[in-house]
Amino acid sequence: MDDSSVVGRGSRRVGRGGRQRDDTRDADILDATLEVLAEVGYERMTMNAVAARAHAGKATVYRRWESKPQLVLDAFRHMGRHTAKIEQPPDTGSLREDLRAMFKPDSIEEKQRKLSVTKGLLSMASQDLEVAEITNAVCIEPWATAFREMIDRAIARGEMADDVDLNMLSRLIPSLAAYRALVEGKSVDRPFLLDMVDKLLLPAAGVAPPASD
Amino acid sequence: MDDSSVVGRGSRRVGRGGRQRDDTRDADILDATLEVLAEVGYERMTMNAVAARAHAGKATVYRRWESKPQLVLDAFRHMGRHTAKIEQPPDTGSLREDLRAMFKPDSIEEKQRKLSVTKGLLSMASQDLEVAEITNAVCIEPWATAFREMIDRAIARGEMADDVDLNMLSRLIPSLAAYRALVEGKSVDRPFLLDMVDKLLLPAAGVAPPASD
Amino acid sequence: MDDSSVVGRGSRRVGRGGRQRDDTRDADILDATLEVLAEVGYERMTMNAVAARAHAGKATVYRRWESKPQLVLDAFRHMGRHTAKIEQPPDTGSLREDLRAMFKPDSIEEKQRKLSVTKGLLSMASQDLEVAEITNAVCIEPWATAFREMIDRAIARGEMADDVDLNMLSRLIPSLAAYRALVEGKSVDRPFLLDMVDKLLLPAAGVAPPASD
Amino acid sequence: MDDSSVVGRGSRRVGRGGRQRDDTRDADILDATLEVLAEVGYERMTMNAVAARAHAGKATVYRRWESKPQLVLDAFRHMGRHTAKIEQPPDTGSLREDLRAMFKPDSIEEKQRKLSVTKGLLSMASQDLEVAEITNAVCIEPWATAFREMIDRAIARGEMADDVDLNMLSRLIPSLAAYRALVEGKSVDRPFLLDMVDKLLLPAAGVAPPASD
DNA sequence: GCCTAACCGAGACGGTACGTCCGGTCTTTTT
DNA sequence: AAAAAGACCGGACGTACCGTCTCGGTTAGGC
Repeated sequence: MDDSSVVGRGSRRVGRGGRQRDDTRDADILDATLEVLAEVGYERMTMNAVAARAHAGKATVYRRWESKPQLVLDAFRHMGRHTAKIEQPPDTGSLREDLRAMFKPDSIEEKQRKLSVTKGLLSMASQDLEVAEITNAVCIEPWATAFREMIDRAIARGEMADDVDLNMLSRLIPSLAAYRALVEGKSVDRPFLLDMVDKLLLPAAGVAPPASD
Repeated sequence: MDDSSVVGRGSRRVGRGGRQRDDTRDADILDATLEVLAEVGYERMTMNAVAARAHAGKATVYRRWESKPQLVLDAFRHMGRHTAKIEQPPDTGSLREDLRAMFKPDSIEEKQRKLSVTKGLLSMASQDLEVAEITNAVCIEPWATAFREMIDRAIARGEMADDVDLNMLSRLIPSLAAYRALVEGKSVDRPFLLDMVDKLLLPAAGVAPPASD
Repeated sequence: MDDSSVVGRGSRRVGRGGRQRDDTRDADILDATLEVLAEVGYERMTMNAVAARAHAGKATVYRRWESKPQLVLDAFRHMGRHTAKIEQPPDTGSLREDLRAMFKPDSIEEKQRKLSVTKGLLSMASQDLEVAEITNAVCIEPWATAFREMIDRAIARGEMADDVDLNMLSRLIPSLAAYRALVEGKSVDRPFLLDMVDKLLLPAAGVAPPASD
Repeated sequence: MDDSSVVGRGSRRVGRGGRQRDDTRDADILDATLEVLAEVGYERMTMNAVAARAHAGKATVYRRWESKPQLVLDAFRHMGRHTAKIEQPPDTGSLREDLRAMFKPDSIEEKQRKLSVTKGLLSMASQDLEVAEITNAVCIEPWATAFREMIDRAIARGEMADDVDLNMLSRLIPSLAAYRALVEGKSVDRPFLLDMVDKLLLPAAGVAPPASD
């Protein structure tokens, strides 16, 4: 996700004169947004509170973001930048073990935190197509990318056939996890994830499950 | 879903005198709510607009629902009452044909309409546990129930093993469809649905796909 | 000045239904305006402060007045309604004694209070033609009217010629008093007023001053 | 009016090094102030607009004047420097002719321009004693001084008695003219001015009007 | 001729008031 | 007493302005 896809951001001036926009204010404001958002939720979050928390004037906020939803959107994207890059899918030599390694307790914890953010994302602007892209890019696609890589390796090893639908397969677990967390309101814990691996993903991939679990 | 579980509804008067509450206004207001909701989304939907659309006064609305979220909630529940009961899963003697029959074009069209409303629901579901339940009950469970019944019949016919996770299997397609529609923003069309059947559901269920498609 | 000449007032609704506008709020808001105005001046008076002082919402204020200047304008007019009608020019049988009777200490005190209001009036919108009319109607014209009546009686008594310019003569003292108060910043006290009578008004009217003062 | 009495002016630097302040910018900024002031009035005049009109930066303005009111104040004073010295009261040998000579059409035109600015001044004068002094010095006293000189000469010629109140008499016409222009909103034209001469000033001065006009 | 410091235009900055809009309550008239 | 209509209070939104500060660039001295 490069900056060219960023939406809702006020564009920089083109003229040369004048004081330069202080880019460090961006992060301050986005952090303040996330703080206030976490404390009172989207509806009760006010732009005044965000500006005050960031020791900024409202004009400084509105010079960079056109509206409240766009600020919040960018705040989520900002959080994504912190956490999106740490995924390094494990490579154990077996698809099943790769998957199980991905669902080690500490790793799950972080994913759950990200999912709780997704709730905030969805709460603001389902009407807005943009929010869907952000949700996807920040919260779902990193998972899918990791799964895709593990499946690719499994195919290369001859562990499974190569005629599978990679897009569908790699999004299987993220989709079911999102459904469980957001709609069913249940937690996405390790047993659930491992169940999906053995009962859905591996069968659909044509990989025989181990004799005994 | 009986009325005793309804939340946010103002209770009827106990006294005997005076004009009786006109119960036909409920449906008008709920319909108006759904209309406005579909047009502008939850955030930009105003109670004034709903009341005006229903040719009702705001007091009439607030006499029946305590707040905006509760009105919207009940509107979704109202929609569910219209559409939740019409699913009669087809019975063709084969799981694959049952599923393909379910995804006939006219049936899909109606499901997509429902999905567009689900977007509005989801924007609230993430904040409110109860809304999540409603979303599930209205938009997802009817599908899941139909799938469950078809899978049950397939098991009874000996078409597939009985050691599958029914909960997981029956929610596979609704979850992926919701993900595709809400997060990816793509349409849930017939090819996609049939792909899910052949590439995910049937393999995961242990049913061999047909030799040729 | 009847209400038809009132400017800047939001007009009443025409439809029949709905809650009636509470006319008692007008006076509350205007009184609050005058209070805040007296405490901090026009520039530092805020609409929020006025609304809070009147225990009103901002919408209630803006439903009745379009803007801050128009509210302040009407507040001055409101004050005028309280004080404009008490002028009953004295009738002693002599123009000079009439004038001296008008400038009894207690009467002067009230006029000075009104002049201090005129300062506020002028401070807001000299650009606005409307404010000039209000200033004139509330603060100046009542004097001029009284003088005009006294001069009329003097002419009727044969005390002076009838070929004078009444408009000019009746505004002589108000003009000089306003100049002294607003531009010179000096107080309009009894000696100054009596000086104007004997040294300007009576000579210009062609009435001989008394032999000794 | 020397510079020592100037208020609100930022003082020059004391250090020796560095670029010298460009004094020609002062006049540009003051002229721009007067232009904007004349177009939109004090309230709607913005410092940005003034700076832009003068092709100056806001810092350049604020380096020289502490605040908006002080800039406007100095702008009026600036205008006074242009026009205050050109009054050379005519000397015809008769008070009446002196006065009529003063009100030649071209002279009146310039006075009316000054009056239109006086409106802006008055809107501040009422709040600030110092502005009142400036208003007086710039807009009123030049007239009064000229009248005083003409009356002095008339007394010296024996044309009128010497027991008049010079202060009052010399400010008679400026006061009434200001009242007419600012409060009544009428134009101060030649007939009005000549009327004041014949019907107020000359009678009050004890000078007999000419037999026929 | 070069260095330094203050100047310049331009405009971002913090703060605050403006006028609009909305949620939820209350009042008036009509049914 | 419920209905439609809409005024009411409170408060958030997004805009505009004031006075300050910062930016890159220019223009005086002093060496």
